[in-house]
Amino acid sequence: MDIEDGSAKLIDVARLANCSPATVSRVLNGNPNVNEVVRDRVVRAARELGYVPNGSARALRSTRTRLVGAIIPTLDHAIYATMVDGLQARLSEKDVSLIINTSGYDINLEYEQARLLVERGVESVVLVGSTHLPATLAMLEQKRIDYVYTYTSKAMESGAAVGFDNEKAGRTAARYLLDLGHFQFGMIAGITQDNDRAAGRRDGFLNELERSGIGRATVPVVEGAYRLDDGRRCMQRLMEEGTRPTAVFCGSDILAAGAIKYCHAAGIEVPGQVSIVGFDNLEIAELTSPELTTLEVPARDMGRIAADYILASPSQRLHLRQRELAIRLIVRESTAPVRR
Amino acid sequence: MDIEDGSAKLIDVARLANCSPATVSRVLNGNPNVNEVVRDRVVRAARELGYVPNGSARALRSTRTRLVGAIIPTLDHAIYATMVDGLQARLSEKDVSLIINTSGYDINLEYEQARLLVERGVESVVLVGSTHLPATLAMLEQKRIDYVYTYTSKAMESGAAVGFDNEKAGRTAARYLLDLGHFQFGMIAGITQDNDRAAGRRDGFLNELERSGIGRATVPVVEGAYRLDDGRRCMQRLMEEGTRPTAVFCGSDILAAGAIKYCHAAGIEVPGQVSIVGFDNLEIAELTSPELTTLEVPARDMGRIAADYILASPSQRLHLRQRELAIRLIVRESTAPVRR
DNA sequence: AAAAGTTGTGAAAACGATTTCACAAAGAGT
DNA sequence: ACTCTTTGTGAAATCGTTTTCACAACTTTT
Repeated sequence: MDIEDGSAKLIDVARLANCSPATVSRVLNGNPNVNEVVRDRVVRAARELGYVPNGSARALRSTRTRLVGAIIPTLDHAIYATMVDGLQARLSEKDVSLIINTSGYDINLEYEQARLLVERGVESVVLVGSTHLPATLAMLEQKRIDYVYTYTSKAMESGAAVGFDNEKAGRTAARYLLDLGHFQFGMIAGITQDNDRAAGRRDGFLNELERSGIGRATVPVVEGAYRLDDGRRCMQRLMEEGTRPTAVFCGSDILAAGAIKYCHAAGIEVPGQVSIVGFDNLEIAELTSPELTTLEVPARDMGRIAADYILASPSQRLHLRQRELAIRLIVRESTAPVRR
Repeated sequence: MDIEDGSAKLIDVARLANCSPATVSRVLNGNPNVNEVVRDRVVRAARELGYVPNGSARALRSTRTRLVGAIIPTLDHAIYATMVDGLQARLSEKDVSLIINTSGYDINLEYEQARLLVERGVESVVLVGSTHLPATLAMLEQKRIDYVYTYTSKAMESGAAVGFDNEKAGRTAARYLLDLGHFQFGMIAGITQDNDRAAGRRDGFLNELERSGIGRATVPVVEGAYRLDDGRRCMQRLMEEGTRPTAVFCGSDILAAGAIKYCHAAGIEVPGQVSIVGFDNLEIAELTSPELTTLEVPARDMGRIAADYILASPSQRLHLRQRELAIRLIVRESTAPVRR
């Protein structure tokens, strides 16, 4: 077999198959109006030459890149990595490629990433949450690139959303702890600046408590990044300042795991002296001791459903624009009725 | 401001800036030979029109796509997600985009993904491990796409490698346990088929034991996928069949965490009755109780260094072709001297 | 048996940038 | 003052596909 220097182009295939480039193109794109004999010659020629189409040329002419972009805060957190895994798997079934960018929770950086994605010609963009620079959305809309919010259920005027209601999830946590008889609460939230999800969970939690007569002022809320150490530190502040809560809701399993670790070190019993509820239901929720009661976020499903939306035809999309997924409470060992 | 319908093209910018397309192109690409006044007009015009270059056209003509591909087993495992996070962060500093694909540890699927990447025109590909279909490497070489192995330190004739020596890492684990006085061993390896890394760790472990007079036949090895449950099941087999080991080396922290969970459930003391060593030093290594002794894999660094290689000029690359990173043993609480 | 479709194919234009080449104007060297 | 560079610019070719249009060769309808 020859060593192909550069690489074979469509016209080389045409030459070898003794037909025109147009016909080769038709064969490659599954156009049915090609004689079987010719089609066979083309396929054979393409294989023999190890022909691989030039995606740039194809994209340029056809204005279809089969490229999708995703901008997520970080891949270092399983909740996002898993979503992307589901997204990618589904897209790749349809030969659509995924370009991924991380913004580190910074919406200005997100804008830059979006710009680059637009330049690359992505046909859709997957975003996390609903807090974005107006310029980002304006750019996408101007270029007719559709986008999907994830981890949130409220779509805006344009764009779609697949996720869940963070406020409702926060309320669920509060309701559960109230039902266990707790009345002294605390919360370790994620950083809420520019983060509608972290803010939504906090607000839902506080709102539900308020409905039961527990004023916001009496519920200490501390914020931490999604890291074990921050969970530890935040829990320490909660336990050392003011009245000790008997129930703490954490905006993430990581924070909750850190909180549990702090309790271990400080000799505070979980759930004996304090109940702890996490968020996400990551694999680590089974590794803490006690195992973590938490709210399950369907990360993989979100990715898959976002992919389905992206792959759907414009007419199908109407039905898919807003998908709210259920959040389940997973009760394990880190919560108990309040001790009297 | 006008609502631009489709979107402005380079020629529109040229028209508005009252110059030729060639000049606009020069400005956009930082060509220094452009009069300052003209450059300014062009920049202003581009901004006014919200001009974003068409990457496909640019790539087609210039043969530079600024696209890199990565094919990893899964994003659902932090050890890969973190590597990709590092890789992406570094690449994006230089406006290079990353297309990511998951193969699910299947080298045939990997080939398909690679083909798609080639079609997209990626300039480099990041691969995990050194076990690949010959056809995959042949295709990349034929298209002059360079590739980087990660999680392994042995580069082949062509391509580069940034990672560590899995065999040596396995030996390190063995040495450490031998030094604690253990003489009854077991191993929970990852699935070794088509996986040079899992196989390397196992072989290193067994080789080192053999050097100390402990024959391979006396060391039970069970394999499991990187899931908690598999760790549990594997540990059960190890503890119930034949002679009980007093020291078990696991090919991954996940497996080790599962093993510890099994011991808890079965009432086996760790490290009292059995010492357990993990691999990866994921965040979860701090969450098990007892905390896990493990070997630290520099996942993020691997991603970063792979990016550096890819971004380097051909001349610089010669120095970077083979980078072996150190693996550190992190001693925590899951290991202890053998009990007599 | 003529008109009206099908089917299969090729020639050539088009996609939107970059690059090559040519050339004018201005500056430098003698 | 006259060549020799240097600097700045535009016209046109080009990258490798897809798409449009035209058309020939058959079928089917009337």
